[in-house]
Amino acid sequence: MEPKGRTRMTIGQLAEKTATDAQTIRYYERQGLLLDPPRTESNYRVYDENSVTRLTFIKRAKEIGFSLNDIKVLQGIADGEVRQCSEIQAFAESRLSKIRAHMADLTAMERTLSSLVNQCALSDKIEDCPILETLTERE
Amino acid sequence: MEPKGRTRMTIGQLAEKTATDAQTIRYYERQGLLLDPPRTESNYRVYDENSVTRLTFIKRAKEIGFSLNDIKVLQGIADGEVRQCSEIQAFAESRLSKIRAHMADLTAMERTLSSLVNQCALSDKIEDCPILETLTERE
DNA sequence: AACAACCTTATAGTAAGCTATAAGGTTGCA
DNA sequence: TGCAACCTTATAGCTTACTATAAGGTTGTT
Repeated sequence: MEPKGRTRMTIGQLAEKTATDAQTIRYYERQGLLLDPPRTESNYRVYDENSVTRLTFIKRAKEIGFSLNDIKVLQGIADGEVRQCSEIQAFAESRLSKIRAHMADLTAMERTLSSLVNQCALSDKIEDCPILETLTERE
Repeated sequence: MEPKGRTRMTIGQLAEKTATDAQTIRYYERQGLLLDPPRTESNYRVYDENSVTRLTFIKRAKEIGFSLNDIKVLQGIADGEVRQCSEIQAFAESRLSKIRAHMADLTAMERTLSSLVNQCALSDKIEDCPILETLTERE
């Protein structure tokens, strides 16, 4: 841990440091993902290293496939609203099953579409197009 | 092919027949995915079997992973703006590569998240949670 | 003092694909 | 004739995660 309250940054510096747009940081604040930071006399937001950690947490969680809403829950857990690691595990598992369901959908699409594309090579006449045929045919 | 102009349906009947909401049918019309149908004297839309075919085309294409915008392009092709099946093939291939890219993203997420979830079993203390650790650790 | 480059807020727009609501006209049947 | 169940339009709202714009205040440098 860096010494607390040592670094002081404007929103632009935090944005730079975390490769996030300043607008996005304000947006996360409005959404309750980032605490309202202290302000200078002229009402500028002041951030420190903890803010960098927070924001990095958000970016990592997004990469892993959590939505902003999921991340709020994760933060609640990290901040001690919940005591058991198993609760996070369960939460991550539910997100995992959503990801897997989404993958299954895409796999089915991929299969159908790639097989259609492969059938295309046979003829270049539009009347024989297997893709249009599939889309139009009666069940 | 059914005899043309034989069947006459209201929007509700078309909706029923294609398992689509009537609102959605009007929405597709506004988006240019369905032609403006003829109207009765009292301004009710009148549909026929061609409309069923059109709408079924849209639903199938959606299932295969085309967006509504993609579908407009497909329809342009089907309606004769383009003559070569290879053009549809190329279009389908570009959609296919988007689907595959999306799948690759999800696969990476799935891998990370499932490995984290598997590490969870070791301890139930929140301080040891591998998920929170991963999200918070410095690079 | 001038000026760019920052910061502030509020508000609205984007993408995609609907879904809901209001306020009214029409049809079909008892 | 009454009434439900349809139909019509226009308008606004939903979801997610921003992004843009306007209109203004502050900071730092020359």
